[in-house]
Amino acid sequence: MNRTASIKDVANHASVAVGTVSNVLNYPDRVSQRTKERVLRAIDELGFVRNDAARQLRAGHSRTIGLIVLDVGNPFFTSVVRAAEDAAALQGSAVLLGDSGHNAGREANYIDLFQEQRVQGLLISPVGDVTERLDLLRERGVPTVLVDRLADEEKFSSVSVDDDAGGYLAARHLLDTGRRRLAFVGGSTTIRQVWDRLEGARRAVKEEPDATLEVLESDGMTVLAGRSVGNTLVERDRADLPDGVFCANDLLALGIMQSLTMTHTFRIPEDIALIGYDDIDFAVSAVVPLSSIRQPTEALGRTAIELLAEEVESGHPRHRAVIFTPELVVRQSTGEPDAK
Amino acid sequence: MNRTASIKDVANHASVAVGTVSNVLNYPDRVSQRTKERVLRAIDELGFVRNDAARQLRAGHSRTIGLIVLDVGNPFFTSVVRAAEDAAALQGSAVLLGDSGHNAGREANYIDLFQEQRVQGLLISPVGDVTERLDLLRERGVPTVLVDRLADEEKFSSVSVDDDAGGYLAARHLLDTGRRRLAFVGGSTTIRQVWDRLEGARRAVKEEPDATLEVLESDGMTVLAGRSVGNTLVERDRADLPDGVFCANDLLALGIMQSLTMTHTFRIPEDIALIGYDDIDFAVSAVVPLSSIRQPTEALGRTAIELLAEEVESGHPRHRAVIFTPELVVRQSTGEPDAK
DNA sequence: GCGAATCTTTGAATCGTTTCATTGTTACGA
DNA sequence: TCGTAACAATGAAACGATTCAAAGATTCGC
Repeated sequence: MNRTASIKDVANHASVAVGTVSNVLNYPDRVSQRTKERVLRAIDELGFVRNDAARQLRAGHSRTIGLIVLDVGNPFFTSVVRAAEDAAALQGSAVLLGDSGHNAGREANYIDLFQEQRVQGLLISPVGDVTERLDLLRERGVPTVLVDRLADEEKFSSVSVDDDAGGYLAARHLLDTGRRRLAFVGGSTTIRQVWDRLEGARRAVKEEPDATLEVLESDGMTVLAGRSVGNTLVERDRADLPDGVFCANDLLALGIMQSLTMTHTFRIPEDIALIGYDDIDFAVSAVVPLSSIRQPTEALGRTAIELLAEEVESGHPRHRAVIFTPELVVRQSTGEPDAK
Repeated sequence: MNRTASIKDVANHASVAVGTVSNVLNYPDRVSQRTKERVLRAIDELGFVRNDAARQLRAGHSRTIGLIVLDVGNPFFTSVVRAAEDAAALQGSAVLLGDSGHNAGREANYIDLFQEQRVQGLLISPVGDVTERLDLLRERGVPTVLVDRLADEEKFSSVSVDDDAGGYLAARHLLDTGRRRLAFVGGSTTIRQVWDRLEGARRAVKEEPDATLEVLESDGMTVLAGRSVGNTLVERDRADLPDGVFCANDLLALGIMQSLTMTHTFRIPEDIALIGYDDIDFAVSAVVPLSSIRQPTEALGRTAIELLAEEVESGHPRHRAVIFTPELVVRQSTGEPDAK
């Protein structure tokens, strides 16, 4: 055997017309029991597998959805991807996954590839601004949903998470557990997410007249950056020390935790409460389990698929922007300070 | 505009034959400058995008390669995927990624899907044993390369990493830096990888007449499992303590490090040297930067694509099993013990 | 036993590309 | 000026599935 069998081969082998084979595959009820069995046997004997390209050509569209993320290695996206795949599977579609790696060139390649594949639609968490290429897509009628990025509802549907609300949630939690001298640690506040989280925190702090918020810029958002911030804290006078620290992500928080626990100068959470953002796997297994803000990644992925389906089915591009609120996860690192 | 333009529309718009448009796309040299410009303008004006389904139907095969991994969230696979994508892009193919999540059902779905897509070939890190379905694939002539799993060369090509060598490397390093009472920490040794790493370690220890190797089973391979192993170590008499601990993965090692640094009873690396496996991102930013064994994931992904290309091009299924040797990464957690 | 209604099966047309034998055009040397 | 070689452009056929109008078979009531 050299070539893979076609529907025609199956038809010959079972002595029926090609239309009948197609019916067995797509509308089994239209076919009599006898012929159905004969055809199925032929399919089995020849090892026939449908050629999706031919199907798709006839149908005019594919059964796949394109998904382009900034970084598959990032647990946030990994989780979104998984949820999207599951949701797509439920409606009989498959997901083609592309990883742009924050690189506009790779992103463009995937967009082109997916267009050639005639995907039903595209989910994308775009590199930088919404580009010309994306606008082109829209004009060409490829339904597109932006992921983790709020979009002009005139142009795109989108799913995103309210970072301001997340920042509020974190700061409010520190305040609610009695802390008053808060600090925010983040990389450059020119990153929109960081800025929004800080704004949310500021909003919460304003609600308490006796509370203050200090901003500590870090050099990046890594564990090591966190550690060096932590080291400057350790040097301070106790009176000058914040009693609640909110980090723009968990890595920073873990770094700070390292320097505090290494030196044994201050205790977590008694002297300093610590809360991060993202709730990565490591948060729960830190030396002191880390409180964090969890983003509803599964809901993001699932909803993105649903919004896409809406657009595909309606045909009329009525866009929606769905914004999710993140969730507070309390662990030991922000335990009650009076539980000393 | 409702329908996307076809090559025929372009031909009309540019007043040429469809064959000419095709030539512009595929063999630009065969077309005169004048017509080429006219056609390209038409393509631009109509927003024409090739229909890959039709191409593929005509060509008989696609330009995509299927890749099924056990877990996209696992940094090991993430890295393999990235390398495979890059290598595939170099030869003009795209990678369709599937995540089986260690689930045989999902794996089967992806195998079927990819067959319908007529992928050029399949890279797969299979769930459990090499299944019937995989054998079927082979019989149907779909070139297949197993990833991270040694295969019978009669049947499949494969790329894998020599875990025995990795275990040897780790133990040898501990011995070379003067440790003599080694311990191996791993989850169930029924996992092949764990068993091989242990065997490699045993081989190294046998080379030193005065060295011993103790095996500590952990309940899983997580940070928390490591911490509970660490806690039992802390309880021991100093005389009874291993002076070099080799963990079957980095998570275990980080857990042990946590319990040792929390109690401050023993110092790393002076009292106990610690080495992990996988060299995850967190290894470098641990409280004491963790020595580890790094697996050549990029090489795995790249080579898998190359082996596949070999099979596709030759047509003759001559299989090869490529085995990589992992690499020792020395950090502070195994620093010289005499550097006290 | 007959006609109508229902159920099965048929096969040509179609989707959009690539291929390739054929036809048309141009350039050049004799 | 003519013949030929090199170059350009043409358009029908093919890929493999689905669709659908039409033909053929079966069932049923009377």
